[in-house]
Amino acid sequence: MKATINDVAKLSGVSIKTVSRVMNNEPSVRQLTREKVQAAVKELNYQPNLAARNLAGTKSYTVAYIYDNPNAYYIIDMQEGILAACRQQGFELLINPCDSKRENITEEIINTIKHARIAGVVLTPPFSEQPEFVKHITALDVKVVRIMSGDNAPDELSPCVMVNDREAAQTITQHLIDLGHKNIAFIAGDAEHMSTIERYKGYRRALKANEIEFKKHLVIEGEYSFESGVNGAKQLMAEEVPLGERPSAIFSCNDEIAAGALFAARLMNIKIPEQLSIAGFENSPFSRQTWPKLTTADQPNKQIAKDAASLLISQVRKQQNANITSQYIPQLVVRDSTGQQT
Amino acid sequence: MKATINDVAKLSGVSIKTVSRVMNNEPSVRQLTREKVQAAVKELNYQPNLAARNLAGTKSYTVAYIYDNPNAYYIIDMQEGILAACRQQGFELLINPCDSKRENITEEIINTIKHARIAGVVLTPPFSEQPEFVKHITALDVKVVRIMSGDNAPDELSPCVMVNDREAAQTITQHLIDLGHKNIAFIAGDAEHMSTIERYKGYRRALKANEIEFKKHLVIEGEYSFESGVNGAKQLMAEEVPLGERPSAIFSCNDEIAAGALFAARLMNIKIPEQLSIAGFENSPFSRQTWPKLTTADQPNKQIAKDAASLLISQVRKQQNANITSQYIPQLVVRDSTGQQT
DNA sequence: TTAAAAAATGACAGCGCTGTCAATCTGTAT
DNA sequence: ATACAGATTGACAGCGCTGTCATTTTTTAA
Repeated sequence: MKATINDVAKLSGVSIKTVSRVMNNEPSVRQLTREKVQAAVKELNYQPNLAARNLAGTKSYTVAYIYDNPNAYYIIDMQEGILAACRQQGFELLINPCDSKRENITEEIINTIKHARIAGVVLTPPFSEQPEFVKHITALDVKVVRIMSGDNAPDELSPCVMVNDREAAQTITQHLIDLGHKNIAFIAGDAEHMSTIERYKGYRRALKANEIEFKKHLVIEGEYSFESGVNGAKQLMAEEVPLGERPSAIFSCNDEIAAGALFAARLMNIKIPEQLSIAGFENSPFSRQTWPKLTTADQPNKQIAKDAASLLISQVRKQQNANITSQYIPQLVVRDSTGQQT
Repeated sequence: MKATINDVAKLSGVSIKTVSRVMNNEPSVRQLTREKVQAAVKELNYQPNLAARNLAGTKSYTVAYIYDNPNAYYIIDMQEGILAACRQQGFELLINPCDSKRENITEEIINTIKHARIAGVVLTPPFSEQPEFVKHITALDVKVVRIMSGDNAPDELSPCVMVNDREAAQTITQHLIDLGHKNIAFIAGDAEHMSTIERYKGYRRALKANEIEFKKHLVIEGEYSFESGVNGAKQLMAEEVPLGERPSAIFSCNDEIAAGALFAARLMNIKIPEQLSIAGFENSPFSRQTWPKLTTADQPNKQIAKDAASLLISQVRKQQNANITSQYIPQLVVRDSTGQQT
């Protein structure tokens, strides 16, 4: 059956306490001893019993992923990335879905954390974007790592994994510009999301860098939905709009919006990409399922999540608060929905 | 801080063992004693420590959700349903995403189960549809509950929660028939999924019940994807097809296919629902985001999952193997993509 | 009423690990 | 060599609970 710390101790000829030290990477174990123990661990395929660890120690080996569900694809990827890191490091994952807009949600979450002896928490938007919330959590002597949009951590509350949407958005816009487009529209996602703000910044910067005049009527306020894309594109390409004022390209804040825009274009008999280029953002599964397939920006969510969780676990382990910030830049994926300005 | 079993024992004036008995719903505790203890539990807001339970007892309080990821929306709902049941019953949830097609996947899963001391497993398609796999798991002295498509458990391997896709599909088809349609096409999902088979059966039954001739050319083999819907609809409505042979309604095996069909119809300048009715299945988030909104069938996935997990936990608790089977019938949701035959 | 059976309860060990602190072993400076 | 600081190691208790089995209480039957 499953090997215990006792088996390892016997096999390697040391006390269980020393095995424990090796398993926890504690210092003051002689190199030779360490190696003996590690050999025994390998031979017996020993893995410490989580329940016993949690029960005996003052440390916790559980991290939590607290999320609200804006987007199933995103959550699943995040979760799997976090899980991968946890497995690797012998941690447990508690997942805690919840509605960020519910009344006493902060209190509820605090209770959960207290009760489950959580060592650390991974936060994604919208939670990661609420400093007040983050403060409440860090006050609990629980480590936090946030994943959020931006190029630099907005504060010192916790280490962050930043997703540089701005730069990616700039790259996408540049891609459209390189194709000869000058009238480039922007359909925004929910205004309160950082990602929307950052992507918008990138769009503006690209225009500026290329000395293309910014036209306010080409920016449509929207939300992250198919419908928003439909409406946005309709408004932009409406017959009432003089030809010269219509965009030849649309940068949509995410793929769902882009799919909507694509759909609207079909309704209006506009050929993609010949008459109108459309770019999305996120590289979600259906960006490959639209027709034509969407040009978009890919963020390696699983990897981002895995990194965030690894970072969290190392914070937990070392009991330190290094203010590490890592950054990912989503990469341009050119597919069939964007083409040369004609 | 957190109350322990000792606090409860003191407050209620009994031994910790008796408190333990009450917490585990064991018999042979006098009613009066039980009530005293329960009162103390409530007063102290006591919840047993999972780690200690797992460590001390021979029983396990962990259930696993093993899934392959066909569809993020589905998985998220399932997971949350299972989680809800676990919380309610003081169980822990281990989530285990994996690729059902990988080489030694069964062995890997068996290892995980052994190592994590899993008490029970919830299985969804595709795992729930592989009897060989299920046998391997049940052989481990681990309870299993399967969620799958059909009206009756296909075998005695485990309790099942059945989703009667057949009946729901029949209802949808009947809805189309009631609207006056006679030429009703069917775009299938992946042929190896039970759900496809069952939905197809429902389609056939509805035709039969209404004495409508079955026309083979109206059935398109496909897969669960947007693209499949696009191609299916294109094939059905192609100009080469004589007008009389074209369908006036399409029943798509899921919403994604339906969205594709909708899209193709747009391409071909076919008005929905005036010239063509399209129905989906699943009531996924984007069935409300298409235009027009999709008529579809709703399956309460969270509820299904919660029931399955509750069932599993009761099996684990009672150490029994009752062959309970419960059944859900997805409900018709009429929206704007289906209309009167004209 | 009393003995025997059955039901209810409790004492205690121990699950596998970590924290504490004492014991042993190094190496270094006398 | 000798003593001593510092590095290694181990003995042991105990985390919060459950399983076993002994003990006490209640019920039943004679």
